[in-house]
Amino acid sequence: MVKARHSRFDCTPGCSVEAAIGLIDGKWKSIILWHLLSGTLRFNEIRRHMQNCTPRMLTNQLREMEEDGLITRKVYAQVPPKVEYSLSDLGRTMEPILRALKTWGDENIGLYGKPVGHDPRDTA
Amino acid sequence: MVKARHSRFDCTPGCSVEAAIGLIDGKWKSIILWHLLSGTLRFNEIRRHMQNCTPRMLTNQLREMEEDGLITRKVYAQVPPKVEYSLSDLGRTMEPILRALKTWGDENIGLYGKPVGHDPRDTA
DNA sequence: CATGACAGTATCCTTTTCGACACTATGTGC
DNA sequence: GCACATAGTGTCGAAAAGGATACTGTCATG
Repeated sequence: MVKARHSRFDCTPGCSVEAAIGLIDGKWKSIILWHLLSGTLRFNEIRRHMQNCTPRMLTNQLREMEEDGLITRKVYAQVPPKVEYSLSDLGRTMEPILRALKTWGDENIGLYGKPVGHDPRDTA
Repeated sequence: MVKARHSRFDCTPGCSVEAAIGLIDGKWKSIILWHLLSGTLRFNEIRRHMQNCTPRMLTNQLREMEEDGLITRKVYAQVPPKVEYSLSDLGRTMEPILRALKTWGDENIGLYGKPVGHDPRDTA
């Protein structure tokens, strides 16, 4: 999340857009949510989906999303530990956003993270 | 934007989601885009919509989005200067995303930037 | 002559985010 | 008795993002 953006969100009609984004930016959140759309996952299962995310970061992002009520965390009192993450009802309501992002990305983003037509290969 | 996230986006199916977000995070981008949906705006018109955005930040965000091809910048050789910003065709394709975010935000975000049901007034 | 509007720049500084790396506890399998 | 898997935590430091403030040049207006 890019800092606290506003303390209140009644300023202008655009603010709820920003507020919504505020919950899903952060370097890994959108990806985590995306993967959780397909079902419950354990901590290390998520890690394996995102090879270069350190456990510290993953914990961070998961905790923040849990606080925001987007995901739920279920701990099994076992050894070795087992913790399952899944979308909450609220989290599931984000599906349209995630899908819109995915669709747009698939259509408009090249393999290098820039919109097509602005492909760095052109100048590199 | 939260740093360069990946250099390539063919890693996992979730990456295009992240790539798409990468283009619209940054503290003011989503709001700017939202306002531009209603039509072309001049620099200071945008500023007036976002009272606590410094000119430096605004220039920053506008330049980045211009580089990403989301908006176009039209300079009129006049004095006093006149510069108009508007959505590019690519930018306009983001409308579904922006609307999804707006809808979700309106339905789920309280006045304090947290999802409803997690309202800080409960504890404050 | 001073002021204001316009669209920015320049410089400095603080805050936030992210990454590397090491480390925890416990039970199972070898 | 050693390593491995699980789900993390702790500390440190670098990099990036963002904020505050002052400044630019030109023309029109008062």
